[in-house]
Amino acid sequence: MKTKDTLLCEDLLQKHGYRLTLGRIALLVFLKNRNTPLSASNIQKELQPSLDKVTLYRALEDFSKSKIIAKVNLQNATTYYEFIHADYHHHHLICEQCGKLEDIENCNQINLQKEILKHSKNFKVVHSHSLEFFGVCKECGN
Amino acid sequence: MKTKDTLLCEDLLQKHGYRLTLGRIALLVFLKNRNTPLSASNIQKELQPSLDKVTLYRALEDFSKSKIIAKVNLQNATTYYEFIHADYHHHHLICEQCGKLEDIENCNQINLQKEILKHSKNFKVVHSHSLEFFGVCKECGN
DNA sequence: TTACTATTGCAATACAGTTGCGTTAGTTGT
DNA sequence: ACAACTAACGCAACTGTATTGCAATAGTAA
Repeated sequence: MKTKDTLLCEDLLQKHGYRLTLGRIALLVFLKNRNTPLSASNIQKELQPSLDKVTLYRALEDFSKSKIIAKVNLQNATTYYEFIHADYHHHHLICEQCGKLEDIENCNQINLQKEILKHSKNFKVVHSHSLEFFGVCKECGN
Repeated sequence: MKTKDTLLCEDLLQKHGYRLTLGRIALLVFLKNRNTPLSASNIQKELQPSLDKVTLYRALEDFSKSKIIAKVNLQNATTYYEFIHADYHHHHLICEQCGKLEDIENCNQINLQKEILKHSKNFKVVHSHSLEFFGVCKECGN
């Protein structure tokens, strides 16, 4: 019996023209459930069935181009990946000291992107944006 | 005879407690003049006198912690570094196809960060933020 | 069932960034 | 001007992230 999440992810994959392979379904369900930015190596360690590093990177790149997942940068050398919930646009607040991460729901996405486009001379479309805040959390800042 | 830029950069370095070494002065003047996000390898190729890779990374990390320069992420595996002009807070608009980069002056930095803090349960301070927009430029989008 | 090709896994490689350590060269005090 | 202190430097070696080429595997559609 397939879970609701599995069905939803399969649907998402199909809509974007991907094949329903065990690996990609498991990856997407995993990202959806964890619901936080994860690095490729995080994912590789925890994901079952385990995927080869290369397979994983290729899937992440594909999904990211299809805007099924987002790339998140936390000012270090690693890219993190996060499932995109259509109804939950948010940003991140990262503690410079302990790395704690909090979601922030705030910006009016569409207006912000429209506004940006108005100010631009050379651009035709804005598809997405990435906004992260860096500071100190209450535990660290005492 | 020292240029105005050199004097300004030397002053900046001293204010932050750094020694006035040839390498660090040259690096900072270079970043100030280029005034666009550059990768460590970009910099290493173009900078005179040339710096060892390690020396370069250490200086970039130091300057970045002192908020003399900013780390910029363009959704790839590389970190870019950009001089921070105190009076010119801006963001970037990046073409997904050709990589063209445009500066966008828009956000009210202080208000945006204050606003974010209001919405947060766990954070005490917000020091900085990073905001990039991704889309298609006029040349590519036809 | 067959043909087509997206997806996978392995091996090798490229590239970004880091660590340890002995040396060099700014800076400060005399 | 000189000595003492230590930030900054350069080299070698290394770690970790991400990519490429290619042959094998497994969804999908006819």
